[in-house]
Amino acid sequence: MAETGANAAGGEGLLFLTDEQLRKGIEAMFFAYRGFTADPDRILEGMDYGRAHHRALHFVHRQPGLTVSTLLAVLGVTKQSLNRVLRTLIDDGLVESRIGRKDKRERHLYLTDKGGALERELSEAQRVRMRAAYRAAGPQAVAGFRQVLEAMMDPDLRRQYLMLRDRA
Amino acid sequence: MAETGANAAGGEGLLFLTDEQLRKGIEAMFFAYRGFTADPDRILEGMDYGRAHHRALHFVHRQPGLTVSTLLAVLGVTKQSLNRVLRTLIDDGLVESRIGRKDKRERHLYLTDKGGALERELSEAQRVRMRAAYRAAGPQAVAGFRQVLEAMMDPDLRRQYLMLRDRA
DNA sequence: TTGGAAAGTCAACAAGGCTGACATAAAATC
DNA sequence: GATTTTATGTCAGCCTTGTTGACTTTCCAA
Repeated sequence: MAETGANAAGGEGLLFLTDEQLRKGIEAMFFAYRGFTADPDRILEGMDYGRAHHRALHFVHRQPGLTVSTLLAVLGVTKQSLNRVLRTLIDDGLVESRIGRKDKRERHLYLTDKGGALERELSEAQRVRMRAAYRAAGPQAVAGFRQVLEAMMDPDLRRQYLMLRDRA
Repeated sequence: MAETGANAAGGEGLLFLTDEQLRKGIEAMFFAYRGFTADPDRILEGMDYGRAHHRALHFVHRQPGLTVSTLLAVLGVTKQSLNRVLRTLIDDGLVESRIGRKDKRERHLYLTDKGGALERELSEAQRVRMRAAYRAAGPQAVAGFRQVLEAMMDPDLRRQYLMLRDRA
């Protein structure tokens, strides 16, 4: 294990931020994200679905009954882009779309049993990797991991994330 | 700040890995990666370049003179896909492609002054965000951040990453 | 000298972004 | 109550960037 730089600077609480240190973080994000998505991608290839479907399933699972516009905001894509993905999920019977009772313009989204099954398969694959990484790095590292990631988010996205994070 | 779970389990060194904890990590990765790419993307939109061009510039900068096939392996895309990107960068005078002296089949890639300038602009935007996140999270967190990310990579990618990480 | 690796090209296609135009429901305004 | 405005969702088409497959050229090395 090479020196981490952050600690090498010696100052507890004082961050020695060379461009080198930052660059390592940037490259770590790049390579790690590929690993992060690799397992679900592997499962989905062959099915007619992709990463976009996975994301939709994930957040519908997380927040059953959410409206399309809420999902839109969370995913940060256009409604047209989401629609294509959602369309296939609904047509294939993975997601159910119910018209709102109060406001009939809204569509509330739910996973069907079939949709729930796929979501579980995908997220379990992702959790296996995440669990292994957490175990390898240890609890202290895990806390730091999340802190840095949260600090890296755009403010709007962080709001979204925190709302979900501390729900229920 | 909500409990982190890792520590909440109490066991120093014993990780209490609920699916909840893992899910938070997964969502943090998702939202953080959007922030991570947001600034360079913003700079690139309007130019005729995209994220793929940024990645190519980054690694050519990191390892001047690398061959196309090395870049291919690092980026993890097909040569046809890379070629399109590289083509425009070369044609626009951002990247120089020199035929290998020993092995004339190889093309060694270098940034031109112009290419270096764009690379600097992009990476500086990314560093600004990373620097802010590091500062906000603190040195302990930074070390943990990198540890978890490294543990999350596919073994092949981790090799690539470590070679770059500890270079020069 | 011949086999195979490296590089590049062309063509076709897929996923998943995007914008623009439009339909409909609900809400707001006249 | 009728009409305009806004919110929401859909359809059509384009762009980037990934993919495969087929093929050529160059040139190292057995």
